[in-house]
Amino acid sequence: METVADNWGTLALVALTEGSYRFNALRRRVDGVSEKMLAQTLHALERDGLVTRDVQATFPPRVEYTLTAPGARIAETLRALIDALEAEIPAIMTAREDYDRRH
Amino acid sequence: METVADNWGTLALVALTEGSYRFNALRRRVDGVSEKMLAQTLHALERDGLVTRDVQATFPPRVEYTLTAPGARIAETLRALIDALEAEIPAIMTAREDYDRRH
DNA sequence: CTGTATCCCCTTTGATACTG
DNA sequence: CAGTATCAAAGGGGATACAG
Repeated sequence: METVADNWGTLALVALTEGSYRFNALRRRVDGVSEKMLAQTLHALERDGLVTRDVQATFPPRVEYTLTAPGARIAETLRALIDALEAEIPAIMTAREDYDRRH
Repeated sequence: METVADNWGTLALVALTEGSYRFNALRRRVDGVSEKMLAQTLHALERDGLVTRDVQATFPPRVEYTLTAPGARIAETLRALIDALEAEIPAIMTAREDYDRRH
């Protein structure tokens, strides 16, 4: 549960709602993630059955990451959460300004 | 955004959907949170306008924490996420067992 | 009761270098 | 391209003690 909800797990799942990605393409898409953290995150998601890893034994190697059905369902609710948070951003920003002015 | 979505922030918001809580009651409700982290979390949520802090100048002091409207909206989507995750737990557990058996 | 302040560990993460 | 290995740094988070 913690692995899904962490920063990189969320971003990777949401990015994969757009379709399959190869490792480095996904890394470019998930801005700021290091190789290590993306590899670690994808392993955890694969272990939980939320992402599949399709290796093509070519040279250079191609590895495609794709959401499974459970992964897609979770990614969708993550997106709903992100949308809800973004909708509140203006309110949060003004609340912060008020708070900071008073403290 | 990070403060809402972190572990203790999520648990505090969801707990407060049940109604107002005083500090130590909330601390007992959010199992495992330390004084320090709960205070820190509540400050962040108050600053973002998601929680209000009502101080009663009695002795001993009473402080009630209550969700604001934006806080309630976000808490609801967090609950939706938690429910969606819980619905996938059986699938995740069997996926893990399969994965671990193969690796 | 409702917190704040301090200390400190230890996990997470980023950088870097290397392999198949 | 797709990673793994190693190391160092930073910060989260718990325990404890104290204050209003």
